[in-house]
Amino acid sequence: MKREKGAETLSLSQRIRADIEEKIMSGAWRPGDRIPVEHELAAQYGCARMTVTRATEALAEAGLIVRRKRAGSFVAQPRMESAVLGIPDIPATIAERGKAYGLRLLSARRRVAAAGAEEDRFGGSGDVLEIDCLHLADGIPFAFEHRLISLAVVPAAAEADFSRTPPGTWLLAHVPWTEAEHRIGARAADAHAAELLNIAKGAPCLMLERRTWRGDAHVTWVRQLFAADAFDLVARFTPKGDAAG
Amino acid sequence: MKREKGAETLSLSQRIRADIEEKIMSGAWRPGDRIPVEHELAAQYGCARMTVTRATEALAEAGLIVRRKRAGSFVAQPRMESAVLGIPDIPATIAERGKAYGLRLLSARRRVAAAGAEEDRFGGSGDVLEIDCLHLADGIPFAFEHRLISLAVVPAAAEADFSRTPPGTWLLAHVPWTEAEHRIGARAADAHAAELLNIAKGAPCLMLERRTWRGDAHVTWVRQLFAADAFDLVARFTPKGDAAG
DNA sequence: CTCTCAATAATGTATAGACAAAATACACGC
DNA sequence: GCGTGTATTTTGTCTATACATTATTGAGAG
Repeated sequence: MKREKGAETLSLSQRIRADIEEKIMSGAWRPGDRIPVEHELAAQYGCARMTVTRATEALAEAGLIVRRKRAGSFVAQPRMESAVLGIPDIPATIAERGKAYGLRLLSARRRVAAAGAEEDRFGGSGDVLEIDCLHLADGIPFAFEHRLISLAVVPAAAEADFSRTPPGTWLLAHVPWTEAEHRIGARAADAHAAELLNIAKGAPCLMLERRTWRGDAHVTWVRQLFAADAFDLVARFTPKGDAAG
Repeated sequence: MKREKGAETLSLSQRIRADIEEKIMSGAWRPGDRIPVEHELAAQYGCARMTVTRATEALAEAGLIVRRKRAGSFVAQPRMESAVLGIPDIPATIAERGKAYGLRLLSARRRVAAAGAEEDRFGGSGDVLEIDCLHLADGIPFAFEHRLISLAVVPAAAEADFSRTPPGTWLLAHVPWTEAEHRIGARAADAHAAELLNIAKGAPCLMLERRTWRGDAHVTWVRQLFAADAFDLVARFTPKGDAAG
């Protein structure tokens, strides 16, 4: 799961960059925190400020920190959405369209991850929370969501009230993630999904599956089903990998 | 369509970077070309080499150029795929799965862009090439593609042989792009598509629409339809926007 | 108490120079 | 001709310094 980014010998400025990145990713420095001023870091690493600046500049360009003159540099707020794929938080998406968001929690139960099942590859990490819910826009079914959350990785999820806050939103706010994988496809609605989404059985649906990791730990697995006419994913981007939702 | 990246006063290194970027994007410097060595650029701009280095470093990080010691810096080959969304070139995708790629050109005609039609927003840029083709994997229909190419932007497309090279592959190799937009959804196959893809009418399909720009000019618009069981898009990424297909 | 303006602390950018590292080019010996 | 090793060119990185820019802070005037 690790994205090995050239384990060769890093230059000093790259090492500084990696150190800061690690502090942010691990959660030691939280969004909004001020990071040490450049001359402090320079002293700490025994190098010139310019060397530190190259690290912070790169971090700023990568969107991990925000630098402000006179004020200092701060850990950036995590992007709510993966701009990369333009898949925002569902309540935010619905709100964006000027509709009222609604949530119907269908079921939530704690169980042991059954090794073997496709959806259960949580690395044998013990208990999972299994949640089914329905997202509504102006009262109309918008998406059906089936989710597993690893309680070993996110014990606090056991206490969360998912009848008010959808699990995706809760997780985004509570658990930093380091890596994710999307799978997007088209599927025919089965009887259960068709009934919930109020569409015909066999009607085309957009399926979105996402696995999310924090470091090596598998945080959550989710499958969302959208009626074909309810939703298209849109992503805008440049060859550089720059992206905007 | 412009992603305005701070039209404020650019710093010198940013201006150098923008100049080089413009040379590359406009095609004046082509992939593989060597760009002037840093001390030359420094002399040209009347600045220190370090200032040039910061520009070339940023360009290298953005993947626009490749820097090699002793050899110099070169315009990078355009990436075949948008790693961001993991949507590779279709022949490459099929080859990856160990299947034989096949192409069936259904139609290709030149016509005037009809202003108004949804798919024809080429900014009134005159003639377009309209292409329908079918991608095959081991002889089995894989994707149905409908595409428009602006001949004003890509005159060379008129001469290309799209019965041998699919238009997407040809374009990637010949036209640098600066921005793209994807729309991904699920659709029911209509009679025409169903027949071509050899699936039932009304069966779910994954629809992928892409518009591509070069600067402000609209290069191409394409819609691809995949049978639901033929293909899922997969994308892996990190919160930073880092991505791998 | 409030407004204004200057001092100040942080980033933003550039400089000139130095040495390291790598890959090409070239001269040399066989 | 053919390999081999050395010289050279170009990027890779860092330093120490300088001054610009900006937002905050704080002191002083009203």
